[in-house]
Amino acid sequence: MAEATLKDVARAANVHVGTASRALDPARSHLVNEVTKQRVLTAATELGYKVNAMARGLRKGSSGLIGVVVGDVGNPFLPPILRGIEQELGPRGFMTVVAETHENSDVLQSTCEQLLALRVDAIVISAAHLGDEPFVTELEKLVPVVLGVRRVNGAGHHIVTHDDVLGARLATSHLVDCGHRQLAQLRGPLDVSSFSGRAEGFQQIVAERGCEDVSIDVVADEPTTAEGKRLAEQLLARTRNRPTAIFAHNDSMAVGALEALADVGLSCPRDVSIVGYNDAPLTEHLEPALSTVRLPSHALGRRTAALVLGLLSGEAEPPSTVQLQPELIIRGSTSSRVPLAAAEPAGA
Amino acid sequence: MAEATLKDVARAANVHVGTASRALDPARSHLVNEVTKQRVLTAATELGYKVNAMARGLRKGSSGLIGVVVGDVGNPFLPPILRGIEQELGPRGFMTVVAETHENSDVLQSTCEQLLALRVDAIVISAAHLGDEPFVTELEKLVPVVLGVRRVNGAGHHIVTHDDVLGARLATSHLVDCGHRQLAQLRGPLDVSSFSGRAEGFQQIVAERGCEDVSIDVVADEPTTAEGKRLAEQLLARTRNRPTAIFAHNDSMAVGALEALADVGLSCPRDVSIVGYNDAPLTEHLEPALSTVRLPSHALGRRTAALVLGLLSGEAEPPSTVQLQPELIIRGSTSSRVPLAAAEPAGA
DNA sequence: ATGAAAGCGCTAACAA
DNA sequence: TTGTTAGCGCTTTCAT
Repeated sequence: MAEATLKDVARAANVHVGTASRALDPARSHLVNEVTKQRVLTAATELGYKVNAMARGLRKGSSGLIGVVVGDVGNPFLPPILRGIEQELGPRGFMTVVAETHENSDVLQSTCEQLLALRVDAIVISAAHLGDEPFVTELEKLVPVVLGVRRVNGAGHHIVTHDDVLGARLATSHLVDCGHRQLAQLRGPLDVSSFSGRAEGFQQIVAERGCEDVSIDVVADEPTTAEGKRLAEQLLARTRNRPTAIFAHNDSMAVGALEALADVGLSCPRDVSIVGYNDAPLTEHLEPALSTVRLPSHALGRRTAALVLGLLSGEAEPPSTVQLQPELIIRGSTSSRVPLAAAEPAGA
Repeated sequence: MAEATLKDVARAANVHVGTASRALDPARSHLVNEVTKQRVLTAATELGYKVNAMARGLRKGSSGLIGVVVGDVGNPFLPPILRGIEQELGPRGFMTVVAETHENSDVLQSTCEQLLALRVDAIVISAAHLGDEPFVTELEKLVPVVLGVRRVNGAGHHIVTHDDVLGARLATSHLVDCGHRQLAQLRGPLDVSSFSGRAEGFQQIVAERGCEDVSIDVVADEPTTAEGKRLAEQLLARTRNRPTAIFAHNDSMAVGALEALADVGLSCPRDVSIVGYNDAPLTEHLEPALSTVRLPSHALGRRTAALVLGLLSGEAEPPSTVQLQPELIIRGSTSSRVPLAAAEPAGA
């Protein structure tokens, strides 16, 4: 199991380590005689030589590792983002180290410490909560940081996200266009920029279009199906101010709302229309198929990686916010049919 | 951005690096005077000292990194596995490096090379295809390897998986118990042990229970919804030998089958029953809710990590196969109603 | 209990 | 074109 070292290769090729090192590095191999080079390459292959990334990193002062900190790999929008990041970074010789925080700020911090110990060349954080701003600001003094998907408060950061306010506006407008006047939103934790942005977009449209916001004040602790259901149940239990349309901050909660509806014998979209967010797998196969907002996840990953590369290139990148556009996907869970409970006083 | 080194800490604490090193290592800090130790600890904190993992790894000859190679992070059974692995490994001071292969054996190999260059202490592979056996065997000579979820041919490996044959037997038995006699399976790529195991389990039950296997010979190139639909369409287009029950090798294909059914105006489970595999998110919210087989993903991750730890402990672990049990989840997509097309000659 | 020094494997600056 | 050497930051053995 003892790995061959450069010294072994050099000995086998009958050259000195310096030469072997040069021959093996594409960027410098032109400095070495073609014949010698072949000899080294052959020896390396025969010995199964693999450069020791730790030794190299130690010497070069850079590890070639990029840390990626996410909240939860199970989150449906993450895989395409991770893929996008890797697609951009891999060919440049970087490797990504993915770590999860489970939405816990303490874990975020200790994870970043670990990544710092590894001497990652940059850190991508897509697990930020709004309150993590001070920490992020500190971190930025130690290593290039890019915030993916979620922002933190304050300026001066490098951010690649998509427009949550717009996404919510799209979704809510669609609901209003369908003729709904009493709307409610199912909110995710507002200390996450994605959800606070969505909340804002929803409220903007409700105000602009002169509709009524009948949301309950409660915010889901976790934006899960169970929570969405619980919240929706409260909404539906009302005798007045019952919404005819619901905007859920993500698909899981939308599914919960769907369940709550079915439980009390109401139909979607006939009685209540529902829009989700994220376009998670299988949402299009639900009954009814879920109208939702789709993030440009893959592009988001690539842009994030591109920004990392920019920061690493040495040229001073000024703080910036890249904001991609989400897309409304209209499916079966929204319709313009005016529901019974909301019928105007004088029959339509 | 220049990180503090141990030398800096030593200087600040007015001791020599060796002492600083000892003071900072919980395992050796008892060798150092309590007062000195506090002085070092304080200095370290003030300077924001973080050990350089590359330097330490280089010196110690081990990186504290565990490579985890997966096919596709988007695969629904993976997140719980990754979580299980991390839960077991994290507290032991290991960090995991996750890499994707996109089901490509060449990528698997180059990924492992990269991990070897990083000098990971062990590699977990859950992206193996049956044909990767020679490569895995070579790899095992260089680094401890644990195969998670998927096996490869041959003996001598360390494997933690679940019983695909049993899972398929459970699913198929359930279908037969429901009264079905003409069954078909939707196969995933048979060069993956999960799918070949499921294929085998299905065939065993069909034979044991004297049923008819009316599967088509084709195997899905990729086990996706689109492929599942395509395969199911062929099945349903038949005028004779049309199955009354379908066992899909995963939930995606099952959903495809559901779609195909709807497209030709057939109903599930009235006309055709369907069972999937994996219990992916949202499958329980489909219409009908999908009967499926659930892997003990989280436990699988923990056991995998435990085995890694075992291999790392130095005591020679003999090759072994840990096989956890899957669980059949019966929901709405399977029923005992004998479908029209399969009604016995003489009316019920 | 602490200091001194070697060396992990590699790259880069300098010499020849 | 190739050889030589210092040193990246750390742990560890051997002195003291």
